[in-house]
Amino acid sequence: MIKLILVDDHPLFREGISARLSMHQGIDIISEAENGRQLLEQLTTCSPDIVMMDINMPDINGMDALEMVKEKYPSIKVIMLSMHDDKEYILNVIRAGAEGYLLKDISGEEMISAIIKVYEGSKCFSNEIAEILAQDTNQKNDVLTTREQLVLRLISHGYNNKKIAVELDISVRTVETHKRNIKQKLMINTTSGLVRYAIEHRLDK
Amino acid sequence: MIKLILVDDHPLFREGISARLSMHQGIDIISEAENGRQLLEQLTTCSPDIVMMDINMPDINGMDALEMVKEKYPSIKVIMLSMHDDKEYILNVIRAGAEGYLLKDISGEEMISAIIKVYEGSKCFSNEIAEILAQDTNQKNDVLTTREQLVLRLISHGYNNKKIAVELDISVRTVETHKRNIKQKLMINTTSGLVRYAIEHRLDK
DNA sequence: GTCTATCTACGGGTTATTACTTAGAAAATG
DNA sequence: CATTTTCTAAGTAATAACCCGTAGATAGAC
Repeated sequence: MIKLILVDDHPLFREGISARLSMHQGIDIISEAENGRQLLEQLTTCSPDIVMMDINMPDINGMDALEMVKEKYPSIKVIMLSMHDDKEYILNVIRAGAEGYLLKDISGEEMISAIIKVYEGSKCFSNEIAEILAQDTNQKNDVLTTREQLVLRLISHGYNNKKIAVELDISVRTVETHKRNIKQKLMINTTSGLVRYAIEHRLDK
Repeated sequence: MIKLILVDDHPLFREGISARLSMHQGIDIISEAENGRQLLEQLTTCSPDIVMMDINMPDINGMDALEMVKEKYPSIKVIMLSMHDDKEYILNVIRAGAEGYLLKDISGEEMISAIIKVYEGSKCFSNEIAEILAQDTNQKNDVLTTREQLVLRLISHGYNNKKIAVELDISVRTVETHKRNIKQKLMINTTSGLVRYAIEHRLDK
């Protein structure tokens, strides 16, 4: 029997997943949680084999919860769920050590076989995700250096050059240089365009 | 027997809702669709009492589909579903003539009673929504004039003043004036901030 | 040790944006 | 018909952003 905890802030999703997994005898949902905080509380008294968790949740979100679970309970396998087939997310999830990453619109069979695979020690990522990873790993986003990403984030929050300079404690001229390089790398030539890019590619958080 | 069509691009949501509504004998899900296009096709051969539809969907989204359904089949009641408790959405949905607007995280009982209410001719909006509407209906967004919204949209697409002027065939000085007024009304003082605002409040489409 | 990437920063000049004011024409509202 | 709103536009001056190159310091890779 595979013991599983389900974490999602939407009851509807939890019900939907429950309905699916109940079709399979070998999987037992021993508990449910609405967010990362609840999950961590439950883990003090409860030992699941697998945690299946949404990425987007209030309070403590899925990414943070993933990192905390992996730190405190490295033997618990974690499968992340997401609406978004987004490269940035996926890379972070993989780096954080999740055993699986599934898009929410997969079929029940796929979900069950993923859980079993992960339980048996493999990793499992949605087909779409393999494709996404294959696409442009060395493209666009990775070209931005840490500092550039930081500057871009501040830009996306509506900071002007001077504020960014103050915030990062560097010269306005340096901010200008970073900004110029970012624009060149992303082939975007207005600040507004950068804001849009940052938000769309989730580089603003 | 209330005949209902369920429209959502995520099978999981449809399953979750089905599971809930199956508890009630008086509701019959006669069909499901993944997006607005499929819904419209189905409506040529199928006559539901109520369409229950997600707002965010690929291809033809919920808002557009709502308008089309209301135009072609005004007798069909429509309940919109959304993850977001977003004022802009709600106002648009109400203006477009939907009979209901529910947040996806309501309970099964609430959902059933909403369907029955709507079937009987009332309108039904989530409690949260009434609160949201009560909040600041006369605030922020409604103060932007048509022209200002247009300018804001172009700003959010990365246009600079000159390009906007060319696009709208007005003087750069006029664009400056509009922009200044927008900033004042929204109490935002950078262009980047405007882009963010526009995207977050969905004024960029 | 050399090479490369990254972060830092400036000079000099050009262009864009902003701040503050004012104001006419047209349309909608009363 | 009077009033208000909206869209239009400009003067003037200050400020910010952008474009071009250049370059030192530091850390990591080969």
